[in-house]
Amino acid sequence: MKPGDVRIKPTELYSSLLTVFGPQDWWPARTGFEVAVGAILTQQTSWKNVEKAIRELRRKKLLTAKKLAIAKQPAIESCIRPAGFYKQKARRIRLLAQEFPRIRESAKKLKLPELRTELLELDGVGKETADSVLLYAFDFPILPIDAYTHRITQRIYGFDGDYEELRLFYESRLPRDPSILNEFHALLVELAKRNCWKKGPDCQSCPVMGECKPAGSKLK
DNA sequence: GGCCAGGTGTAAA
DNA sequence: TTTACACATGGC
Repeated sequence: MKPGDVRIKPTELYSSLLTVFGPQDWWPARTGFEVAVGAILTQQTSWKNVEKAIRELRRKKLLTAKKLAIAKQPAIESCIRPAGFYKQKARRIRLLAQEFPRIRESAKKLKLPELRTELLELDGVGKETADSVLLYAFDFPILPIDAYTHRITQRIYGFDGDYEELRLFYESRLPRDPSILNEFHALLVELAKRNCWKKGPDCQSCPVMGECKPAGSKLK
């Protein structure tokens, strides 16, 4: 099966998931800056542990770009320890906080590709993180591709590709509408969390089980 | 006790 | 261009 050889269309997948799961109301953050911090924290880390880190940053009144930009490294580290890689992430969050005012201004002036380039220049901001910030903090029409999306794509469409291949595959088949892409990504995560690639072929809860390949396909 | 989680940067093959 | 590895805690 090739990328063009689609079983259920992404638009139909979107509709089914929205019907079954309902709106996911993402990203769980209060400000654009919090989106960016969460995006760093969630790298290779479960959202449960990110929540603990966010809560602690908030409790210590550190969860603003202004405060984090001048906070002591150990103060940040002690808050975010549950999210893992805490020394690395503390340094990167501090740098992010220092750059965020400039990024916010760029978001008003620049077009998507240019702003994306700026984000990618930040330490610790790779494609997924950059695209999450673009979509969930600044409302640009772009779809972040995470590990879940790779697995679901493998499962439903029977193929996997690199980051840009998957992003273009979905973006070219969905409306160029940030609210749709926002919801779509969130719904994929919800599906992935409940999904059955771990449970085997008997999974009854997955709304698109009939579209899935049998378990055991090579995952990327 | 082992494996993995909404990745990224660096260095070597 | 691809692959390997470090980074680290917490849940199951």
